[in-house]
Amino acid sequence: MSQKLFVSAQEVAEKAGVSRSAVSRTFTSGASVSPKTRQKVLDAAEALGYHVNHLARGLMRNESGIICLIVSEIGTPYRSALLRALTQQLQNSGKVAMLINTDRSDGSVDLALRQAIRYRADASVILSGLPDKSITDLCLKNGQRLVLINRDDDREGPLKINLDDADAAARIATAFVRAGCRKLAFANSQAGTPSLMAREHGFVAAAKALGLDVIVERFGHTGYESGRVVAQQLLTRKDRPDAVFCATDLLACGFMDAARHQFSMSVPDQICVAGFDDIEQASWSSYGLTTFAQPVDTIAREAVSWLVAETAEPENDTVRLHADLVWRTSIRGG
Amino acid sequence: MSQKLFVSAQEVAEKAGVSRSAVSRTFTSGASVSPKTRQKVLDAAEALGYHVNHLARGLMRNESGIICLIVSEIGTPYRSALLRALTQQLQNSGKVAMLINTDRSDGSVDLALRQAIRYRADASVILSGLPDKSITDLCLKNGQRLVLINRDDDREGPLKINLDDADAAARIATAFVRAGCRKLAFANSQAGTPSLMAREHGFVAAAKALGLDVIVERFGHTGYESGRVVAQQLLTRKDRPDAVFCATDLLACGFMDAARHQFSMSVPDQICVAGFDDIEQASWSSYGLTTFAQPVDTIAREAVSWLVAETAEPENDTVRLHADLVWRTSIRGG
DNA sequence: GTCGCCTTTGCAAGCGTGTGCAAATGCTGC
DNA sequence: GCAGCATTTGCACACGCTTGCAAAGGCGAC
Repeated sequence: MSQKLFVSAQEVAEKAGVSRSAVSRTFTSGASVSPKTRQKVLDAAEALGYHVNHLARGLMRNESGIICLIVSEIGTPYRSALLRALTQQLQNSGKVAMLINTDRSDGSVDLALRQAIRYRADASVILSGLPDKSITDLCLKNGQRLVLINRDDDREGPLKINLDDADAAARIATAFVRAGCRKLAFANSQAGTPSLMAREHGFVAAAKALGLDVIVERFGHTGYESGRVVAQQLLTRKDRPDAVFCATDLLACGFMDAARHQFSMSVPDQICVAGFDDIEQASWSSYGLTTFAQPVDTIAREAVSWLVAETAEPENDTVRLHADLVWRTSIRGG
Repeated sequence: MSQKLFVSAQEVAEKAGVSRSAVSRTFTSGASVSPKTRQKVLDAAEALGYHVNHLARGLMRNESGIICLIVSEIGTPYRSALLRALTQQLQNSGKVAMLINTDRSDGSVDLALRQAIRYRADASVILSGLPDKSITDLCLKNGQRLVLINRDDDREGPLKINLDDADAAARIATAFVRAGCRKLAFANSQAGTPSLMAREHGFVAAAKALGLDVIVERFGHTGYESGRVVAQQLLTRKDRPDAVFCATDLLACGFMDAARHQFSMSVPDQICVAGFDDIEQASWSSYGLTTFAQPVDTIAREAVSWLVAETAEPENDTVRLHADLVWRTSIRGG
């Protein structure tokens, strides 16, 4: 362990026989340096192992280059897929991602977010289901740009990226009816996340337009286990449904497993199932789940390109993306 | 958008009627401030919405408080679970996580890592399967502490956290034999990750000790699809195995699905299957996979507690954790 | 050679913070 | 009131970098 850890621009300057400013300008894009000195600096920097100190640069420029990702349920297939896409896009744009985990609800979220503010993050991307207003407020008040993914927020300023949840729900209702289903159900969690509620309301409305009622069942968090519980509740009814639209794929997987293994039902012969997200497991042959694909790469691209733009135009601060229906084998016909 | 974004300690000092040092000391643990001025400062800071600038603090202290997480395949169940645990532990310790995605192998990894060095990250945690030496070298050369999870590296300095892979492999070999299996196989990816190879070699050695040979099949990346391909290769052999130990749960899921749906085989009656990681899907009732649990929370706790310790003792720089066998229904008996 | 112009260079101020040092303050015991 | 001591406070420098400004340098035209 040497005490003197990092080399400074000063040392590079001395080695290259130029001034400290020249070193700084060499590593600042758009600065005026002659090719000759530039090369001398680069050589010296390479030899000494110099890296520009972004803490100091951020201090001067009042712009840290840090983007803060605020995520809950990181271990979940959909969230982690989105996280992967976002980090990749950010790296491509020369930004760096700071990750805030909001699973614990005991105020550690607030703490973590303050932490990010202390690092003067340029922007925050919220892909957490939590509808906690205080989080977004804190970001905006500290001059950060803000991207909200799959959330409902009518404030000016942040970029809002949403899917056509209600339209997708209508499409799947039609598909169910076309498959001959008459008793529709919707499986949801109790989370109350805006996008999940949009799917629910869209489905109910579309069914009503087709002259059908919908049994709505909600339980717990948005996970596999909740899907099993909802199946328990729906499949023990006298008027058992013959088609279920699940708010997420995880719910759908739990539902299908319970239907098949606990109630010995055949999917799709006795009951049709659809999900949302198109997580990897939906394509596994044990499920073959018909579902809507979240365009995670497009979402990430939209988010990052808006973040790195110099000017945020307030007029187009909403992006509405289309969720493609991925047809597999959990609905009859097709 | 106001031009003057953040309040500085100077402004807080003026509002509180004290010197700027007093403000600084108020937010520095272990500094000497009288309770009276301390309270004045806190009040003024609260009123003005002051947050200590960690860029500046890091510059002074030569210690940024940033921990860099270097991860590949973030979207994978096991990796994202570990990521979740790590971020949570880091936040509990007042550190902040910077996320580096190493999926792209086109040098963007190197770029991203340099990025982290520029931010003077105090330490890096590598949970990437990539055995790329240059990454670890770069971290160490720049004075970062380093934690390697499930990797094989005999260098001095970094903390190495490993599981008892070989021992686990031996235990599962015994379980297979006890279930009456005689033709053992091992399914692996071609990744060549040290921990995966340890499982393979441990399994082969244990089988040999029991007087049995092992058919080893390797294919592609460590994912579901590879499991299907390996099943294709193993189950079309004349000497079809009656027990398969898969290097990861994802491989096992793919293998089971192919065995059941493509080869119409019954698990565990015709073939026993075991995996490794205990991802969430292993417990889903379509799989009921008997597998070894990666103690992600313990791993994260060990990593973070070593990182935040003042002194790194070089004598105990290796942590070997036990992988519990989680018994489900993919092996007969039990 | 001299002038004018454009590019390159160095100087120095400043970003917001931590901290050693010395001065100031408060407190105790006489 | 005063000496003696512990605690608190402010000053000023340092951290590594960017950047405005003015001086220096290069170059072609006369």
